[in-house]
Amino acid sequence: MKIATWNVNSLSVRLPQVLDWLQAQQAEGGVDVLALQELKMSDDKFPLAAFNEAGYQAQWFGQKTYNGVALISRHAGTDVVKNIPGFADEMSRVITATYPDGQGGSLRVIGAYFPNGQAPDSDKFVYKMRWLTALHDWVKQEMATHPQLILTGDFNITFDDLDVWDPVALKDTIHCTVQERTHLQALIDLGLTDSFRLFDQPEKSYSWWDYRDFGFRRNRGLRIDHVLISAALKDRATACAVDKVPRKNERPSDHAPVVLSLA
DNA sequence: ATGACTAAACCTTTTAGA
Repeated sequence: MKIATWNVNSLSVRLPQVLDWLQAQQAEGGVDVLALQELKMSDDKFPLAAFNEAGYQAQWFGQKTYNGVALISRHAGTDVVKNIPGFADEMSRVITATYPDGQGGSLRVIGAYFPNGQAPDSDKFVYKMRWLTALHDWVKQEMATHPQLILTGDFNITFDDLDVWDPVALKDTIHCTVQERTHLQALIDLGLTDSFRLFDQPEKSYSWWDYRDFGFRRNRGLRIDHVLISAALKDRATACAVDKVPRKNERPSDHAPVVLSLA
């Protein structure tokens, strides 16, 4: 089965591309769960009918103009939770649901749009740090009851220099600071694995490229979209890859999908 | 160049993204 994440930067604009992409994946077995970020639409605008017609179920948590997340799936998600319980937040950033794991068990999927943080000296960075602490507690709680768990989405954090097109110029800038990476490591320390690095990857693999200055053509990007898996899923992982094809579309999102394959 | 490009809204200008 396949689990994917994609920051679409407006689902209104990108809906045809998402449907096309899901259709294209059918040739290789199809995507079971697709986590979307930056819907940029209120709940009443969510295009449920279009996904249903394509054969998919959906759970969503929208917000006008900014943020917004969804889980698109073959089977209906259950035990849906929106945002982080106990953490008051104006923004719609997290959606969690349970799915069949294809082997008679269940798979808990947390789809998240991590705060950008803007700059290390900004109020938004302070919020990012608070949000990361709250997320850590939520993931820890969920892992206690769901051995097969996936934390995926737009993390807005790079792991290390390998994830950065110019690590010297971008040292200590947003997405690359020690503080952000310490929080990311804390999530790993809960018992999660960066599935992407379980496999050989092309050099300079990224999941986001700036729209400006031919960022994609020059491969000036960052790897900030991740699929983290719990220990119970590690042996089932057979591949993880960035799919750069949709980034070559006309009017693309600035992010590309990342796809995890499980046996 | 606190720029470049894209999207949304309070829309010919600002805010945010990363």
